[in-house]
Amino acid sequence: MVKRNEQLDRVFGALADPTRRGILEQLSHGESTVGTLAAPHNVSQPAISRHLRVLERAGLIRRERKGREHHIRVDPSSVEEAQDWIAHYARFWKRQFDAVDDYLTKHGKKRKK
Amino acid sequence: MVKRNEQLDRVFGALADPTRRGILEQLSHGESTVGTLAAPHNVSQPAISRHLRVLERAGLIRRERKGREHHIRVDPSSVEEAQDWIAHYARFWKRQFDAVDDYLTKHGKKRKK
DNA sequence: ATTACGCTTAACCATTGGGTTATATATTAG
DNA sequence: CTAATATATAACCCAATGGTTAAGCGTAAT
Repeated sequence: MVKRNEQLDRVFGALADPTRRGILEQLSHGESTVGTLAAPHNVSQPAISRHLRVLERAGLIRRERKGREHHIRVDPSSVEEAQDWIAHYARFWKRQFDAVDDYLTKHGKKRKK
Repeated sequence: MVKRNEQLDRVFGALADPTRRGILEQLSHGESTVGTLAAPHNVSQPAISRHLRVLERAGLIRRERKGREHHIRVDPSSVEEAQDWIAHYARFWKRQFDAVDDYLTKHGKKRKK
């Protein structure tokens, strides 16, 4: 009954870090290289290199070697699964939530805004 | 330029763990108590207790003490921010991705799928 | 009053994660 | 050929994470 889904682990795990989210934001403007991606973050280049590896393992980015530079682009397919997971449950969560909210309203208890 | 958003860190971080996602799935069927939530997972009850604390800090659940039991329900508001973050960038990522895909198609290179 | 129950907290351990600097590898430039 | 550039890997450090067992605390049952 314990549903394992390592892909979700990796995608959500990747998104949990601000530097990595920053990189994904940069990539929304288009393909880029490691050095360019690294510039605005004030961590060392090796650190960025490892963030990229995490993103790559999560399937969030693709890398194409062109000479000595690596051209990085985003791959949105793997994020879809995460998006779907949230969307699926959000439906039930919201229903749940609204029901409680209604109950509190009717019974005049501390209605939350 | 490095955009900090600790709330997103916490929400995505919380979702990155299978046990915690499991708990959220259970809660989609309705409010529950700590013991009931713990049952299907084969980790100790204190472990669940800490997972709940993580979820609570991320704003994903609410807790109401009723005598000696804690009644837990999901709070979907904080997940919305995460959902919005993904949705916002997914728009650009997808455009990005489709452009590359088109390019590859036109130039007859290894078209993916 | 005593015991049982539901849950949290504390103390501990092993693993992972994110950072660093130093070194390695491959490619381009001179 | 040599030097510079782009990036990755190695070795290390420290803090955070996820698990455990043992103890604590408030509430309910007897």
